[in-house]
Amino acid sequence: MNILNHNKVKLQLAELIETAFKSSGIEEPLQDIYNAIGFPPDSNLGHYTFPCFNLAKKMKTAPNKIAEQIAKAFTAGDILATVESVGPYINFRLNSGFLGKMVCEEIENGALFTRKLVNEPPKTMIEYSQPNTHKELHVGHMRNLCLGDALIKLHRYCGYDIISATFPGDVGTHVAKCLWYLKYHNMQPIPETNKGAWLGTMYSKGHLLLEKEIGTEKEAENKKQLSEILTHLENQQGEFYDLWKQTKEWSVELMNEVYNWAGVHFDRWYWESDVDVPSVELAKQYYEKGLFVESQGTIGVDLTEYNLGFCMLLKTDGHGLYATKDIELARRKFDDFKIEKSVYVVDKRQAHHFAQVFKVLELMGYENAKKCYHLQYDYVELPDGAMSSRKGNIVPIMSLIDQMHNSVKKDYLNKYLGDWGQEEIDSTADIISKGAIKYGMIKIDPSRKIVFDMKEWLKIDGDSGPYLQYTYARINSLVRKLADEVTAKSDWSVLNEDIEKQLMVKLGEFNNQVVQSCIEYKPNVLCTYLYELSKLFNNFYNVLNIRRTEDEVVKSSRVELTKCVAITLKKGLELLGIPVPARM
RNA sequence: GGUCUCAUAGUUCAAUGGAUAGAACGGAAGUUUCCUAAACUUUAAAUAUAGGUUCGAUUCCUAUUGAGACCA
Repeated sequence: MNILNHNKVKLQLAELIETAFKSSGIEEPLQDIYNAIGFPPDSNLGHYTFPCFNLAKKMKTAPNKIAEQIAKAFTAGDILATVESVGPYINFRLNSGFLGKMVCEEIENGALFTRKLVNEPPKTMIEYSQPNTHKELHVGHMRNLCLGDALIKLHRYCGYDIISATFPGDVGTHVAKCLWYLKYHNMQPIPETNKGAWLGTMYSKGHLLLEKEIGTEKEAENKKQLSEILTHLENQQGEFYDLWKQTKEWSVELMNEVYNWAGVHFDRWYWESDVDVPSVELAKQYYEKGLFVESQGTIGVDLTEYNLGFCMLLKTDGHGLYATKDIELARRKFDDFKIEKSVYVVDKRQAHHFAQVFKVLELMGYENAKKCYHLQYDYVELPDGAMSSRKGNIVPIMSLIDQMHNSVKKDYLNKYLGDWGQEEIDSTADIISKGAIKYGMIKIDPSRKIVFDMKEWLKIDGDSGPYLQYTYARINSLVRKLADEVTAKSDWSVLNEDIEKQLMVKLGEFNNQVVQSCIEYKPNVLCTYLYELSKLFNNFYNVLNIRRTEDEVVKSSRVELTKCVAITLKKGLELLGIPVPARM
């Protein structure tokens, strides 16, 4: 897999530079030139820049000398407006006619968004969203969901054949604790709605009560009851197995509610209960083969020579662990879909776990082990520390969604009451909530933690999803209003204000940013780009009054440029899973 | 104890080894007879410390300090 030279503006510029070099007797590969082209720190210096440091090394000449000399070899023409050397840099300004043709036209006819960006992308599975049933979903799960969904969309845009998968945890001690409390201690009636969230509180209460009763005379009884529950679940029969099946559905309803809100879809649901028993069987087989060894009554693999410690796979009671299940699951993923790469979007606390799992797979002789990749993102915590369902200090996902929805209506949309229908107010609040929450989750580099503060989240200004949505909505209204006023045929070459050219250059960078977001697994890169694009547009909108533009051709062309910004914003937000409102 | 990650304005975040370290919020000062003020403009304010590699380091390496995570 490699990135193609898909940026036509840069490619043509690179060709011009190559020609200029040749005329000065310098042979430099086109690819190196293309890769070296960058942006000046200040747009006053130019649109693109070529630094001469590498060349200086080869030619053993000072870089500013080279820049000065080469700059003279260019002549202004259809493409280039000016070429200047500033110190060791050659700075280029491009003509708007060229930019319009290469960028804006392709945005309007859609060609820019269907270009081939990477060569032979591997068929990839991305696993994300691994919530536990019987616990409540919280804002930490939201980060995983938004990140994973954006990665799926970015990869598909870049031409990858992608399979999205989820791996919910529907077995284990947390389920037993939940059912235990539900059966033996709960006094509340089962609610009619929101059963999933309610079930989560049963788990928290169960866990806390069990902790509290450790060391008391009740401890032995509790252990006995929990053990009975686990036996029912394991044998797939009995009172608690039936209760498990019933309650699991409540959790799945909650998951689906969240997934519907987020607009995500999984091609494949892998349940932990599906791989539980087979994973134990697999471990036993490899124990018999001699690869897995016994240690203090447990069975596992000694990975100390790889600095990974001992990877336990079967406990003394013969039960498997997370690693056991992940080994079986990894195998299934490749078998089920013939994928060439397997990505796990899981928080970085699991780094050691996955390092062990991938190493064990490798030692098992599994070729595909090296095609597995753990995308480690940092988790979401509260201002006063980590969030955990065990402690019961979580911020539930639905609580964030509801509060955001109400806050958006109260602060911004209620002013339209009477003017807009209630339905549009609600649907717009929904769209803006998605913008605020998803953008907020994605705009931070995945490797950095997010400290979640509800008050801060509800303040939606500055670098935020709604800022981008507002920019889009305003363009939409503007274009609608000007539809009848614009009569002249547009012509890109009349757009000679610097801010207009800057916008065109920025638009032309769209695919570069998307590809970078995709291959580095950093959708925040695209967030930053879209934010910068919006800022640039708002500046343009403020400085040049489009409606009052006297020259009809310029006016018409400005409207077209404006449309290009809207199309690009919409497309970019779509890749982040964020919808746009018609007005707001 | 071992392994790993992180450290940038008051706060939250940016910055393919490259030009004068960018934003947002908060602070100060402005812009609505004008296309949506959820906007725009101006302004003060930062690379933890000490070395090293390099023509050039926020970025790479080493040590120190501080924060966090994982493993037993």
